[in-house]
Amino acid sequence: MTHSEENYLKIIYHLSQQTGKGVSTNAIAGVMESKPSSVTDMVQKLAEKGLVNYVKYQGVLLTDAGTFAALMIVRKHRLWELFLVEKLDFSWDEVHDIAEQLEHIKSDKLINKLDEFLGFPTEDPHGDPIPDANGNISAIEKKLLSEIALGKSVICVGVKDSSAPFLQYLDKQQIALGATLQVLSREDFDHSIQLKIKDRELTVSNKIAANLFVKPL
Amino acid sequence: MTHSEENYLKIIYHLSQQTGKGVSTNAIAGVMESKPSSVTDMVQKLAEKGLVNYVKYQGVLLTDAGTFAALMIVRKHRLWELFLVEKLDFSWDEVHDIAEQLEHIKSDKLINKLDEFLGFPTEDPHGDPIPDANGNISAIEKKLLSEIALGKSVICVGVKDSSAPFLQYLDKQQIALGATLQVLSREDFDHSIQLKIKDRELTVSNKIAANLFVKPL
DNA sequence: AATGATTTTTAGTTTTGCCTAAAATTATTT
DNA sequence: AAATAATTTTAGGCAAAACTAAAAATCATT
Repeated sequence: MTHSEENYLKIIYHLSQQTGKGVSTNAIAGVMESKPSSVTDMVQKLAEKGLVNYVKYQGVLLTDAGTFAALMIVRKHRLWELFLVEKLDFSWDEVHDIAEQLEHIKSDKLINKLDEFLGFPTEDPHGDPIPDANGNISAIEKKLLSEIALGKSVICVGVKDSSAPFLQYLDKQQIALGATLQVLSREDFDHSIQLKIKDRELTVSNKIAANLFVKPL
Repeated sequence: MTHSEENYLKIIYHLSQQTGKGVSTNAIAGVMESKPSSVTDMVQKLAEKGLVNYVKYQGVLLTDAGTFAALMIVRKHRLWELFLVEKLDFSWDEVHDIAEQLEHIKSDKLINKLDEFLGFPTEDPHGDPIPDANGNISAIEKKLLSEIALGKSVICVGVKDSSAPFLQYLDKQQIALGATLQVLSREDFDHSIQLKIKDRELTVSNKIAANLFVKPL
């Protein structure tokens, strides 16, 4: 499987997780920063290889084989991200681009040894679950902070957007995974939220709250 | 710089180290397992980029820029090999192919953090020197076992051939880097060598002796 | 120095992955 | 339901990196 094919599978996996249905060539092209016509080419190739089901004009879905391949790429990406943070002392906003490269290294033995070296972790630095060697992935219970009722206390368990600016904002506000938050009030006008974190009060915009995963206490 | 360009630079570097002069397209094609005509194409491209000096029909040599680029690739290859052996518990005959992939990961920060994580090592698992971040590489004093005079004692410091079969042979005979060997005698007919290692006597062929680097005690 | 053998380059092709432009299909709106 | 808009596919092309076959240059040998 080529580098490029792997990227397509990974993106189709993520997009179909989000929407739950067939993925459009347009959507793929958007994420890949390429053109829909290029996507059509590749998708036809993946269909010939039995990695996706594809009906003209109706989007793509991964087959079982395609899903497994995608999960193995996600596994590699997330294990490498954790390695970078845990062992090489990177911060969580720096690891994505490097893991995008490392995820294409081909060696089952390597990734399984890395898994062992890291102590068979179940989550990456952004709180996303790490598939095991058989492709099993555990979905943890999580809601967006923006959906939490007033007064409730929650624990930060992940981020929806893992772009560097958002992660750096969280660092600046000392909102780390595992931190406890209490929702104090919500502004009707802009849906911003006042919350308490470590005896500190903080107001965050709806956009922030809609990108932070939390777990009820 | 592409994956392929990096491979060419690395191979040109190794070949010119061995021979000391201009590298022929044929020699490069041999190592790359490709055709001389393909090499000509790439070499012309590298010359345009200022990475090699190339005169038709007269072979290639790296420029300063090309040498530095090659050294950075060698650095990455050897640091990753050491990582695999030291941290992930690979044996020295398993790491080459994986390091061939890892050496193309592009991130200065990654390789420098890895260097630090490994304690700024100076040699890889095969005894080859690791260039530092500035491209400095220390040549250690070493001779081939086949060139050692009778009676002398030496320490194993590296291998010339680092193919899996040779490394596995050394493992089987318990000849590891750092081991002390004494040359007892040499057979005139086939230049095989009798040696003493850890109170054990052992006969090795000339081919073995000509691929094992040692340092006089 | 000439001839034959070897090496190297050139020229033209293939494959992969992308592109643009145009055609076809599907979706939306009046 | 027709017209318009948006999406998606097809067709044709390009650049990278490889190839084959043929031409050119160099080397080796007499």
